[in-house]
Amino acid sequence: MASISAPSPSGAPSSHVVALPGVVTLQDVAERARVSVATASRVLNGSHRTVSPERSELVWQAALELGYTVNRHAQAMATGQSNLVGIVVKDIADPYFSTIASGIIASAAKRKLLVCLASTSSEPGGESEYLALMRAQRARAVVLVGSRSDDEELERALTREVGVFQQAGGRVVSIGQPVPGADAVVPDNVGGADALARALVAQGHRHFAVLAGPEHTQAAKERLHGFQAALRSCGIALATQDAVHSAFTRDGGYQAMGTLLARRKRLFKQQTCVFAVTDVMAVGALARLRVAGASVPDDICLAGFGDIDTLRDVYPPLTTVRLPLRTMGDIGAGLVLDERVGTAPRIVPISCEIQLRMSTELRTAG
Amino acid sequence: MASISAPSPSGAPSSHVVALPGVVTLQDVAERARVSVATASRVLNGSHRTVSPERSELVWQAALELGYTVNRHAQAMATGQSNLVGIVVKDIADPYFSTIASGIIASAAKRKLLVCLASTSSEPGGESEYLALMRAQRARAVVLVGSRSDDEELERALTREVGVFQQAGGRVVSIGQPVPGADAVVPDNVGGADALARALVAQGHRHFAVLAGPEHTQAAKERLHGFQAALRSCGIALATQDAVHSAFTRDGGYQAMGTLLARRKRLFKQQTCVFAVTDVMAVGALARLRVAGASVPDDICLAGFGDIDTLRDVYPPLTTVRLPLRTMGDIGAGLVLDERVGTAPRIVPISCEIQLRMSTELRTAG
DNA sequence: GTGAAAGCGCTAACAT
DNA sequence: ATGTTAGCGCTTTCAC
Repeated sequence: MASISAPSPSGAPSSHVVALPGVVTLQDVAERARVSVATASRVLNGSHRTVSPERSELVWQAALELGYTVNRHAQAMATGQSNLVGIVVKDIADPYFSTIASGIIASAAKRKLLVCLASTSSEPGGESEYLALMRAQRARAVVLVGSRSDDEELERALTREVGVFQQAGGRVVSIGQPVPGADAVVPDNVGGADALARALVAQGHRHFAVLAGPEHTQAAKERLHGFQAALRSCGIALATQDAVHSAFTRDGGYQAMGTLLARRKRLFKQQTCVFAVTDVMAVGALARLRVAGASVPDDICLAGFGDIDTLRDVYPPLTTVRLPLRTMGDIGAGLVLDERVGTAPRIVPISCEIQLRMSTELRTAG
Repeated sequence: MASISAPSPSGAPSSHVVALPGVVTLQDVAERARVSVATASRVLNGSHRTVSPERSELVWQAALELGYTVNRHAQAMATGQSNLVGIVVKDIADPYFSTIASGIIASAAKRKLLVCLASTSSEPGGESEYLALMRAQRARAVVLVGSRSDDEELERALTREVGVFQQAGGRVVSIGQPVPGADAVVPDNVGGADALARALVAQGHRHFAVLAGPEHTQAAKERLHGFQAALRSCGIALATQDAVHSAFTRDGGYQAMGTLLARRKRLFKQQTCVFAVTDVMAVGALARLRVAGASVPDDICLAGFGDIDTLRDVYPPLTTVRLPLRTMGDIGAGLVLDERVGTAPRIVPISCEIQLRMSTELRTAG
């Protein structure tokens, strides 16, 4: 076993930067092994070994004894490349994002890369800011997770920042909503919502309402519009007052459901089917309905979007649109971490799968 | 507005490292502003400005026009310090960890630090490995989240690795289970489980079982023992067969509950109260009970530990031991990111709060 | 107030 | 196969 011994303080390098006692450099190792730094570098960190077994052994020995650890910053400087990859999510505590993140992180770990994570609290322009940070870190790639607001100014700024990042040699992928010029993993929000609507109509549902999420967020808009369009093509209209906007959160769902209940007292007897554009919101809505004394699905039906694992055990089980969240993270990471073949941005569409469960079962007496 | 213009390719530095077109260095800025790099550095990144306003303005102008971004690696090399902080969790997709992580991340963001996150998949020795990685990155600090296995060899290795990291100038804090020599944020697992047991007994419960989590994980052991000891002091014994071990996951809870049901058919009529040492496990148990056709709380009662936000809407609402997860992350980050006063490791105990909810309500006919 | 210059620790020509 | 050496981009002493 290696015994870690700090280098003697007397041997401190003569520099304005005070070298911490205990930080061993390649130089130290080379000296101890009586070889050049180049050789030491080749043995310890170099890819192609063209070093004799004996010397190699000597170097390893010295490194172990001294407790050497490479300085990644020095390495990054010398090679012009780092082993960092960035992830930006809206809120890491939201299971939707943490599931996607887990896919990305696993993917990066497999490639021995270090992951930097930012949680923007949905702060607009957060991704641009982080992109700049990661550019300063010379990150290999960054993954932008989540749909953004439709503010044109912000979008322009982001597109530009992405361009600058790429210009500097980095790669960018977005998961959820494409950014011009970058790779993307894009769930079929419109198609999923469309299919959900048709499935519900096929089950016999005729009365609908939507907890539509933030008014200016792309994904929310797509899901609402897909749902609405499908209903329309089935001859069912969705009144404006039947789509309530709110935050993409549990509390957002709770509040929006409250608004809906207040607006439409007749929700109950019609056994209206409420589509929450997010599972997390659906759970909030469920809580609100419980407070109102409404039974799901007997009084009101409820569907979500995402099929989030952590929420798979709520009761009643939620009808929803399944998204392979972890896989999406995986794919996104692969897009920017694997050797690049072409040059044009690649878009990977993700299709959805309808999961009909108890939360939308119609009363047989319906 | 600044227009980002790439430096002319002809001006490429003569080095073996091919400078990407589009990466602007401090040198470039200095030249454009007709000042020395020293001055440019002082203006752009230096702390004490001792630069005349005119020159300062010139430098900013040049930096903006060129689209300059500092190279953090170079900065780290020159100063011997980086702006990185590491976090290690078992599984970022687990809401327990993602909630704690969100606290840490917010805390770090407030201090303009970059967060690197690793998810070890509960792989033993994962924290040691990551600590070494972060040492190579010259990270300021790392936060170790989650309780570990009781493997002595692994613990020794971790303790040593923590020492080496600190020796190199880094700071370490653990959240969940202390590491010798490092700061720690430690929830009162024993006290929480004890209080829970007493509260349940006070409610009238007499028959208990425990979904005890992984046999060799510290937190699981503490919760089991705290619960068991409290029961004992109330004159209630917990048979060995009434504590079932399993993974700390939803599926672990599901399986363990299945085992318990198979072992003890009489669970139902006694209205046994089952304590799952984790909320996530409790939810798995809930699912298993539903499959078995058992009603909670009418047939069997159920309690968890953690009071995880994402699970606050399961039905019936879970009796549990509340832990201020996000705050714990906050505190942990503060411990290692704020200016240090003393030198001895600081332990911050976190007390728990019992939340009695519907899942443990006794039949009135009890 | 400003600039010249010496590194930080490492890698990669290039020479031997 | 091994060593010598010139940087990577930045900060900071030290002299002016």
